Amino acid sequence: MQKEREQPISDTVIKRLPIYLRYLTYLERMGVRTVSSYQMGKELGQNPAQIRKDLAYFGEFGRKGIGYEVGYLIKKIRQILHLDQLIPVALVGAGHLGTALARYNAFQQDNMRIVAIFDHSPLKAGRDVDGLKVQPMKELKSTIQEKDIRVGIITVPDYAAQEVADQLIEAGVEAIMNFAPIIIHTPPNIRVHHADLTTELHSLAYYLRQPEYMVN
Amino acid sequence: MQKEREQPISDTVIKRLPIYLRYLTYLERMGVRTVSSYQMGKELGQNPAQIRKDLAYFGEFGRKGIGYEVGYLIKKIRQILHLDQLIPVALVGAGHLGTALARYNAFQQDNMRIVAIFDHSPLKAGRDVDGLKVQPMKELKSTIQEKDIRVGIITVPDYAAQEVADQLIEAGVEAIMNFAPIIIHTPPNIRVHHADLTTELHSLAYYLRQPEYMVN
DNA sequence: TAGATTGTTAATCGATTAACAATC
DNA sequence: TAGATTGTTAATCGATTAACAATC
Repeated sequence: MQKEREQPISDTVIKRLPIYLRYLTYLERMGVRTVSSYQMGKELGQNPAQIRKDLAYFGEFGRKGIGYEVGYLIKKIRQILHLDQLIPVALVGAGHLGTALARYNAFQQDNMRIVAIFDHSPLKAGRDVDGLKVQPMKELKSTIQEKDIRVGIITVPDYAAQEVADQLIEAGVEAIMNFAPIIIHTPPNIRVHHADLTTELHSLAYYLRQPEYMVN
Repeated sequence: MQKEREQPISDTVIKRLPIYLRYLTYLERMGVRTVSSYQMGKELGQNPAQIRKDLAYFGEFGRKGIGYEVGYLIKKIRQILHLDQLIPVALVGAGHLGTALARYNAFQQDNMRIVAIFDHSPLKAGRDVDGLKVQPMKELKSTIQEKDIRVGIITVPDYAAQEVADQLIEAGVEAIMNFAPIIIHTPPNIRVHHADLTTELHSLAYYLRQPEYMVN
């Protein structure tokens, strides 16, 4: 399914694959059978050569003169990302953002699914979020092991995030998606992606045109 | 406040500034007066030379042999990012995620503040979200102009996102933070950041170790 | 066939890091 | 002073893009 990997494929490449996948899924829904790197690039704002190169790391998926067969490419990218199997996910922090993600999740029919929700607060434990009972933190380890959960999502406040990460790792997760506004530290074999809503918003401000009276 | 800019500063640099700012704010709260690029790099997982270089694009903020004065550097980065002035923000889409962001917003005491919330659905119009009345879409343009809103946040479903972006731009916003799982297209003078929760999560799956029986 | 489009190499571009003189 | 640490240049590394033979 993948070329023998002498050298690991860069994270920049991996992060683009789900974007391709999403567009391809849209095309499939529209009944489109075939797509060129040029068309994909135009829609996604990317250089066609880059798209071809990204895909070529994993095999020869296209046909010269024709392009890529949409259904086949979807299948291949799913395999590469391991999205061809169900991936059970735990969410920690049943606040507004956590709840939003859990509910959002229900509408997505991809293979990453939140199957357990935890919260520190006794007030929240037992509450139902989208068909899942919020569990107390003390059940975290046992549930993660029973349900074979390998990915954790952190939506707790910043001061609690590192401790939660430690617990998730101790329980056996291999990858963490962190929404808390803090950089968490983990052993090198654990993969962490930071989804930093506030810093993204703050960097936007830089690009605002200054009102006249502000410029000197 | 900024060097004469012959060439624009790269987006990679700009996106790191809010991360520095956040850590510095934390240090200030802890009562720390001075910090070195080495210490910042260690905490944020970055090369100290990179941090020094990033800051040096905008001026000489440090002192040789000493490091950076925390309070002063905070002030400078805020100026660079235009966070020294209040930036009014509009949010479109009062669903779970939008509501979460609006509420989150209230707890943050930075200078980007959501001052208007819009939703397409008549069912949601008039509802109170964290002290703000949800307004119907037909009031979008007038409110944005009255309140001098220059940044928009999109938290509507994918199929509605492009249309909402068009309306925001037509009303006069200069920058958009898009949470809808779709790439939106805008004129070159409009800045768009995509916060792609699902694709980030999907790329995580790639790094999961394969169970033995899956490997061939 | 002629036109289209891939996979891939080479060229370019940009970002990161090492190194060090300047200096607190 | 001696040690620490900046600002900055040069070296390195990695990512993007252009170009084109292969081929459907």
